[in-house]
This record gives sequence, C-alpha cells and structure tokens, in this order.
Amino acid sequence: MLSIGKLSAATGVKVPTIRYYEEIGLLPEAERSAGNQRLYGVMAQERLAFIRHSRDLGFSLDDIRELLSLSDRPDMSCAAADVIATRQLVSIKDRIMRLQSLQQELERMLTQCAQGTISDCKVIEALSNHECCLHTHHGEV
Amino acid sequence: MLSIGKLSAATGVKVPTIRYYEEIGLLPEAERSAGNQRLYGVMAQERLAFIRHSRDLGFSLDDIRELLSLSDRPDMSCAAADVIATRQLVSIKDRIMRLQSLQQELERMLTQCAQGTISDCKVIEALSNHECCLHTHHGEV
DNA sequence: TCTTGAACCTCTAGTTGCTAGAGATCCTAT
DNA sequence: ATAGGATCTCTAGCAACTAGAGGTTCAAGA
Repeated sequence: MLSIGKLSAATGVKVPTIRYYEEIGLLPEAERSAGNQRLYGVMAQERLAFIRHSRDLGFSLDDIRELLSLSDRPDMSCAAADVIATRQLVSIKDRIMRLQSLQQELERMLTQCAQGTISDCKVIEALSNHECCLHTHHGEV
Repeated sequence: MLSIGKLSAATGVKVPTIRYYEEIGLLPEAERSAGNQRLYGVMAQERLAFIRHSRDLGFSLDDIRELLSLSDRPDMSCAAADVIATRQLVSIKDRIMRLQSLQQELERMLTQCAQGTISDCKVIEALSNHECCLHTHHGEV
C-alpha cells in the first residue's frame, strides 16, 4: 500500500490534486491507516494514471468521469468512448485553427512595428481597431 | 452617451463582463445617470474595444492592463508593447505545438479502434497506459 | 399621464481545475 | 525520546467570467 506522497511520486499527480479528485468523486475514497492517513493499492494507482494521461490529452474531468465509467464496463460497445475522443479531437483541431489565425495576426502586428514610439506602434494600433484585422477571430482559444 | 446595454451591443462585450471590467479597474468608473445607471462616452467605448480585441487575441487581463497603460503614454518607446506581444506569440506557438501532438495521439488512438467492445478498445487502452504513447506530452494546453 | 415590461442596479454564489496556507496530527529515523 | 517531514482538515484564492435573486429605472404605447 502506498501513502499519498508515494502515489503522487509514482503518477506525477500532486498530493492536493489527488485529494481533490477524491473529493469530487473521480477517485473512490481511499482506505485509511490507523492514524487516518490515506493508503492506495494498485487499482487506485491505475485509475489515477488513467486520469493523469487523459488530462494530459486535454480531456475535461467530466469527460474523464465518463471514460472511467466506460472502462469499468468491458462488455459494452466502445462507440461511446469513440464519441468522446472524437469530440475532443474536433475541439483540439478547432483550437489549433484559431490559434494559427491569432499567430498570423500577431506576426503581422509585430513585423509592421518599426520600434519607434507608442504613438506610431502598429501593435497598439492594431489592438485599437479590429477593422485592420485580416481575420476575424472570436470566442475562446 | 451610451447605456451599458448599447455599449455591449456596440462592442460585443456582455453587460456583466463590462461591469466586471470596471470592478477590477480595467475600465474607469462610469459616469452615472440621475437614476444611477452607467453612461459611457466615446473614450470608454474605444477602451473597451481595445480590451475586446486584445482578449480575442488571447492576451490575459494583466497583459491588457499593461498594454492599456502603454497606449496612454504615446511618447514612450513601443519596445515594452512588443515584448508583451512577442511573449504572447511565443506562448501561442507553444500551445499550437502541444495541441498538434495531442491531435496526432488522438488520431492514432481512434484509427486503431476497431469499434468492438470496451475490453479491446484502443482508446480506453491508450488512456490506461502512458507507455504506449508515441509522444510525451505534459503540462497544460 | 399612466402603465407595462425591458433594461438596469447590487449582491452573492457558481464555474473549472486546481493551488496555497493555517494549524493540528502522525510516522519514521536517529 | 524526539526531531522533522509527511499527512490531516479546512478555508480561501486564482482566471475570467456567468447566473441568479430581488429591487429600481427608463422608454414607449394606450
């Protein structure tokens, strides 16, 4: 059995984050030692690694909750898991496109700036009026 | 003079967000009508448009605070503004690269999945053990 | 002029995914 | 036996808003 600190070292998930995952029900309540400290077995470690990896791939905790409950039902069709992963892929592609348009806009601003004073700085000017944008970009990135 | 609703419509910034910006000092305190309702002039509208556009480009409110204070000093060198914009550009490029590696990973997961049951779903499997990743991906995206 | 209803006001609390700190307790190594 | 690191619970804070309650003001139609 691992203490929370060892589990943290083993999975790369910080100690308060592990407690947080337990609090929101993503991890089951841990066993406790005689002195009330959390103890983890192999199952918990695997589950946490799953969460960690999914987070690395950008899944939301809600998505992960669903993926975890799917992984607990091995006989089910994996279509639902594919839906979640595909949704995530679409959202990542979308964010990449948005970010690329922002990148272009920023590069344009910076190449036009002649390093003079604020009054003729193209960066500040470009921020002041959206009209001079080549692209429209709205919503979060 | 514009009411907060008209200003919102003119700039595309939601009404509660405008009040929020005032609360955190990004916008100056608005004038008030006899009945205590906010009134905005052209200056406020321009300032809000600046904020809106900067947010669209992914700048943090702290960055925007700095950019705004620069734009109030037209005689200064614009080097500071360039530093902020360059930092933002670097961070955007970095996020794009991270997202592209996630995209590849997800695509790999999905193409390997044969649409069977969860027990042999490559998506779930890939999430379970990080070792089968082609790329290492850590940190936020 | 009155009235209705949309727009406005303030305030609190919620969102996501954690992180930081206080103050107390436990565990382990010397 | 004791020192100090690890753990416990609890509260509060971060970004950047969003939602809702409960109350006031404004503008347009009858």
